[in-house]
Amino acid sequence: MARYNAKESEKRWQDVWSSRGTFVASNTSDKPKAYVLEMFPYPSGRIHMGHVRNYTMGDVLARFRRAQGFNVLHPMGWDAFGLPAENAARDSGVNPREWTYANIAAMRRELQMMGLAIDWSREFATCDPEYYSQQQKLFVEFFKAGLVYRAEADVNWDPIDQTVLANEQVIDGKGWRSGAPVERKKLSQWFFKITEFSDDLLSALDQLDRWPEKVRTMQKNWIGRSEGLRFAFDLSNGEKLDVFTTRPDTLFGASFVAISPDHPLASALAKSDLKVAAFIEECHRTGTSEAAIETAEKLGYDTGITATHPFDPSWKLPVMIANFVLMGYGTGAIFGCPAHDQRDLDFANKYKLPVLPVVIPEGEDPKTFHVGKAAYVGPGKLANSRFLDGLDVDAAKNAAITRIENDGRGTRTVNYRLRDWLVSRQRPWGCPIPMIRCAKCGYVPAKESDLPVKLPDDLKFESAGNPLVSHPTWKHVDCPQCGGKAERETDTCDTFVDSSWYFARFTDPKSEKPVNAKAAAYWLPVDQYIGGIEHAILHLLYARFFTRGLHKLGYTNVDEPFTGLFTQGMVCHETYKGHNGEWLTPDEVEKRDGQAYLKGTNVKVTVGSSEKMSKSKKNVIAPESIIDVYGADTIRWFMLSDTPPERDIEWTDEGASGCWRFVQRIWRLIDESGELSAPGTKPGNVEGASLELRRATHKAIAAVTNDLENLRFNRAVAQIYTLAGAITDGVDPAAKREALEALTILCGPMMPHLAESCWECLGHKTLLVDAPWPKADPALTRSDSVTIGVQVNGKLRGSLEIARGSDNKSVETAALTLDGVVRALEGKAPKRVIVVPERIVNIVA
RNA sequence: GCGGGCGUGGUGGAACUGGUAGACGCGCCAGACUCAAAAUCUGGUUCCGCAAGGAGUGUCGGUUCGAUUCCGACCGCCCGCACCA
Repeated sequence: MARYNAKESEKRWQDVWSSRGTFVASNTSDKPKAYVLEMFPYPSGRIHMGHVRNYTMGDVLARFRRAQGFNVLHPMGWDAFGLPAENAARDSGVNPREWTYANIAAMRRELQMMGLAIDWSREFATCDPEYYSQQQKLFVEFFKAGLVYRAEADVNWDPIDQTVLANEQVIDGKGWRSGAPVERKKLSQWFFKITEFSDDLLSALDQLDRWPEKVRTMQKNWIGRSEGLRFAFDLSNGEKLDVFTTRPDTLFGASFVAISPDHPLASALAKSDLKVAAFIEECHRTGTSEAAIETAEKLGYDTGITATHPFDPSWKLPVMIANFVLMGYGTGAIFGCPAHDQRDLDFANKYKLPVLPVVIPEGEDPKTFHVGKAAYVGPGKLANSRFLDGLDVDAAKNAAITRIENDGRGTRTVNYRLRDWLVSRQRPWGCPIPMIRCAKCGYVPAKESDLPVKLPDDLKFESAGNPLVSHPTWKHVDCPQCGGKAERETDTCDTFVDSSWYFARFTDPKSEKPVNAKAAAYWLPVDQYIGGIEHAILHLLYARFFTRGLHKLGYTNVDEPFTGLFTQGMVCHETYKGHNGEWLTPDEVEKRDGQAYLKGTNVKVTVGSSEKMSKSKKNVIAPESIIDVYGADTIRWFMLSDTPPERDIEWTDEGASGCWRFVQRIWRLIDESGELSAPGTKPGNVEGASLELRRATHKAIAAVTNDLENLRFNRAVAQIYTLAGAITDGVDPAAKREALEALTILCGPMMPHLAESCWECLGHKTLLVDAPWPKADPALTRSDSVTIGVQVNGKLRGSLEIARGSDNKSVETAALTLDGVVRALEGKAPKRVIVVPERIVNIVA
């Protein structure tokens, strides 16, 4: 008997799979297809436990589908553009390209050590010119299709990363990477017209029934659809002012009109009026963080301009500049109805504006109904509203809109919160935007024959700003249209563009076209996508947009990239602090007698809460260190055990050694299995312990299959433990073989190397990865008899072993004679006996 | 504030459409093997109680023959969004 040598075995099987091309996917097959994808990593240089968890889950599914007879696509690539490479270049003088490819090589090696069933022949990095040149083609095609435009806009500027950011990349007013408060700047930038699909991106969410509800809700809120009315006020200065409202029913309760401090009208007034300029300045100082908004006072400035009420030419409303009106939503201007909107009410109370209720809740008298500090936003009947009087809210909305439309003042509108996606980045390590600016022709796309617009190799990072701008030759080109002197766009694409279509490229990564429509038609959509919840909006929304763009251009026939989405939890670990409050790494700490000490000393260490593994808290465990000691199967098993995959998992040494012990236990079970039948023999009719084992085997097959189908890895693991525990000596050799083979196959997706070794040990000449998934025999997954509980008044008083299909009367009779039942009844006659067949008996006394 | 989720032993967590709460793992305890240790194996492990029995899934209430599961209120924790007109 020999211990299982994970190191040797894992290397050996990885070599076998690789040399046979086991996981190379074919684009033509009679089998049903399964596209399993995990979010591809940024090549930081080392894999972390989060990657291990993510890729293990995807791998289990890919291997499971393969065994089930699917043609599986399970590729891997690298999200390889981005700032860390530039930072490395600036700090250590390395070339960002070389730095990135060295990291990729290191991480590829680590991923391969995990034994992932990946088709490495399809691997690419987004910084490969072969990839980004295709992206440039797409950019030009999107441009020609009207999905890309350049516009001047108020944009978010990250002062640390020295670039603009998309709205989605600003979290609590701060840059998503740098954490620096973003500044507003007016700049001319490139946009993707994601709003072209606002309505579709929203309504299609309902069909994504294999997405987490949470992600769908977040996207719904981000897109933010609201129905209402857009109309124009006539202003006393002769201009018109557009406003958007969802409450046109409350127009007769209006007491002011307010515009955003960033509204063009406010800017225009500021030019000639210092007080307006000072007020706008003051609004900008308040900040946009959530805390600032929470406590911010409503600020207003009366412009002296008045607006004419749309239903009454003699009614004039003051036009105010108000800090709570956002330029980024609707038209940046509103009418204020204090009685029925809390913000308007707070504002009106501060500036002594009238508060006139026009929606009266049921049971209240319009003459006496009063709105104090809380605006009334509920249902009711209209009052004080002339032609709307007596209508309920919805009818009044319609009536008001109809009147406005008939007067030609406005239209019924659906307004979205979603803005177009700003994709220009003032960074050099990204996909160059393939546009050329000519003084005569304006912006002209680079010719397809001139693609790729390659990045120069000699980028200099010493000085601030974008090195593509300061590069001596790179940007100087001739205009593709007139041939005159022109300049390249020096901005690059947001790296989220790179990840918005990579899944489509995987279907044929060598294609001359961005996407091979035939390959995409075969493989897309991705059947199961797995990754972190942090991409709930950003990446997943952009990918949904891009897929619609690809559809529009004829590259695919689907709109949704991912039919199944799973968001896995994070990997956590205890934190440790020394006596000076400094963070300590797990290797600096040892535990004795339930107490933590600084390793090799008696200095006590404070054990803190379990947190997401991070460099800053030093609670990181390097996956490779675990693979070195225990092997890949152990770390994979750990990631799948105990904790449901969507929740955060805590890494513990005890858990890891427990997994390792189980690896050894399985190996011993097989290696020391004693007498077995020859491979391929089926068990005959057996009984007693052998039959029990067969039942346990088939129950496990059924349960594990169902659990893997539903990504309930932790339950599948528990089922496998149960089966392992049920395997005993002294049974029929064929029944035992059946159990051991099932155990091996069921372990296969999760611990593929161990399973392959076991399969070999069981005498098979073929590979386990080529073995089909077993089918549970329904006759064996149910026992002939069941043990049911017997309750008296809902309290358990005994149990009864009955044959399946026993009639209720005999079950009742048997139940009434149980000792515990007789005692509990104390001689009283039962009032009622409820028998739920094969489940429970409850006696009501 | 709005939206979503969660609360079960020492611990991670099981429990199908309401039907014997605590599967399985970790930890712990005891025993076997061993000169000893490691490894392994066997048994035990919700709490109170010697036992019979009692209590028990955040709290309080409801529906039900029966509630971790359904309903209401409350408490606590987590996540997302946030002056969205």
